[in-house]
Amino acid sequence: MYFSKLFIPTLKESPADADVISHKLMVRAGMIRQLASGIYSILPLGLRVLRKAEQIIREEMNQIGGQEVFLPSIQPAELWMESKRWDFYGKELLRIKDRHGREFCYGPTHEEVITDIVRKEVKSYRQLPILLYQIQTKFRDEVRPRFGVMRGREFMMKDAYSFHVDEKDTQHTYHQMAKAYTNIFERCGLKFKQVQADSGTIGGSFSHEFMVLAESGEDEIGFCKTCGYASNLELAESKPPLPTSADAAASATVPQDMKEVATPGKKSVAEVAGFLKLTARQIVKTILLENENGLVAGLVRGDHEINPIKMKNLLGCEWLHPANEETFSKHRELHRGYIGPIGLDFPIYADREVSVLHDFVIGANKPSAHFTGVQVQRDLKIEKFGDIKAVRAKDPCPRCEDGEYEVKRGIEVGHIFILGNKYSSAMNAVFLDQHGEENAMIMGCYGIGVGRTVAAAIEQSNDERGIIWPRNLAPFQVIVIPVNYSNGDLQNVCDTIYRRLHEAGIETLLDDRPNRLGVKLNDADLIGIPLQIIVGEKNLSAGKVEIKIRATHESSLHPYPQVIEDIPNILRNNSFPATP
RNA sequence: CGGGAUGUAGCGCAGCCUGGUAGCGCACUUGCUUCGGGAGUAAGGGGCCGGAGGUUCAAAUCCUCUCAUCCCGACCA
Repeated sequence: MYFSKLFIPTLKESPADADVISHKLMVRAGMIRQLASGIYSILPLGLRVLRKAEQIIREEMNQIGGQEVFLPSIQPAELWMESKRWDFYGKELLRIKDRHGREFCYGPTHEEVITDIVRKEVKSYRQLPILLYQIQTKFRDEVRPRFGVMRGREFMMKDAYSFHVDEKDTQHTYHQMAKAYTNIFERCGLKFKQVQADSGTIGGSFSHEFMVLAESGEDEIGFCKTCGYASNLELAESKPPLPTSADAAASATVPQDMKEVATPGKKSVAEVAGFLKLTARQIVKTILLENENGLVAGLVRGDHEINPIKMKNLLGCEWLHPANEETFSKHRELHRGYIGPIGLDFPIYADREVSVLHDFVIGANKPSAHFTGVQVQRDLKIEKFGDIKAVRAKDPCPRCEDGEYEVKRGIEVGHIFILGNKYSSAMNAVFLDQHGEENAMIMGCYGIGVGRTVAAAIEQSNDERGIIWPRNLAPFQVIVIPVNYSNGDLQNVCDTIYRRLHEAGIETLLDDRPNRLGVKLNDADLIGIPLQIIVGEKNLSAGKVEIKIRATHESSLHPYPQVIEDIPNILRNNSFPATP
């Protein structure tokens, strides 16, 4: 392509409303423009990259037997009522009415639509399993869109759905899918981790996320370098407690009696600990939460934090969130800073770490007072102990002897789930098995944020001059830059290089614009083309052209026209990921 | 939805406090010079100061209301 014919509106300055690097660079490189909050137009250069990612995804999906479909973006409310998500999905679901007043939504995901298709057409175990996927834009009316296309409201997503006769067969596809995802993100040149994940509102039993490691990531992942265990931090397991020597010493002595002590104005753990001359781990915090059944309390050691998601999973409830101001004003008997597990009329759950403590401090459920010398078995009534504390860096690994957690930030680019029969049961997607019995299909679903993957690649690979594309995502492999295209000799040479590379199947851009060299070089760096061929009079008079590697800034002189033959090799040796 | 901020030319911003003919840089147009890392010079074009209402002789500037966008927190690919 000739640069002058392409619509690539590059910018010198970053737009004021972008603050992550990928967003800034995508705008500056002329890949995207914002239309409304969280809604972006994709310009030609951006689309080329997006298509690269899509194509990689397509190939890997087809490889494991996926079949591509194209599904409606506008979906009738009835379908969502069947799955019960019309009410459950909340405001994130963009609801619209047609001229007859019938209710629809703009699809945020397509479980309902795909299940509807399959239930109508698939009746026998002989037709299973089936794996369908789509690559389309979806819409989620995010509370707060941010970070450009990383968290837009309208976004390009690959979603695959599989239907099976049983859980075992679903797992088989699940594992194939995990492998396909690994291939995809490797081909995109990304540094990523596959981690254990929560299944969130999609529902289901078993789930992993694919996280691209990046400082700007919205998620935290915990992983163990020793054994390889990795999990989203919101779900990360902690190691069961081992009594420390201090705990052992305490249990060897006579347990203290429980005593009420005055702690005027001391509300936080740090204040209470300081006041009573104790350490934070000798205090037990009582955290108030609410779920669909009302209030619950969670107990964790004073130097720990509670993890509401792990607690929600322990309780098996629909939802759970920390009590808010409203709750406190409704329950006048609860005193912030002095809440304790004694005398509450709702269930109390405690972290496992609490079970090995002795002689600890709790709130006394009245202002300015705490109990000391508390013993778990003697004094407290605990519904259930479980792993509900939040994991932190340096915590011991739950899966191996002496590994410890390392914590890094990540961008969630892929998420795979085993859904079980949640949708098939609700929507009556059933089949007849060998014995003529009717069963609900078992489903899996597997998503990749395509735009987010592209943004993640930029987050991971850029410098002060602009984007550095991994070869497989690069919109062009090579850019030919004449120092002065209006010079007839240079023009000839550039046209020849361009034509021959093009014929060799190498995507090449020729910057034929009448700009000064500096402008062209800066744009080439900004849009991140892996290889720059700079053609100028001085070098050409010695029979050479300059080749510059975008990623490393290395530049070298090569004999013309031999260089044309050498380009494929140079590309191979200087791009990442290494191509076979 | 709570907290914070910003809307002035295509982009980035100043002007607002202390009302008085709307400015700067980049980009754009034309001429001359320049031409290997975002050129110099001269001349130009382009704005109902987000919108509505109010105060005032007079509003980008003060007041009220609205809309939009961004940032920080609770949700998600």
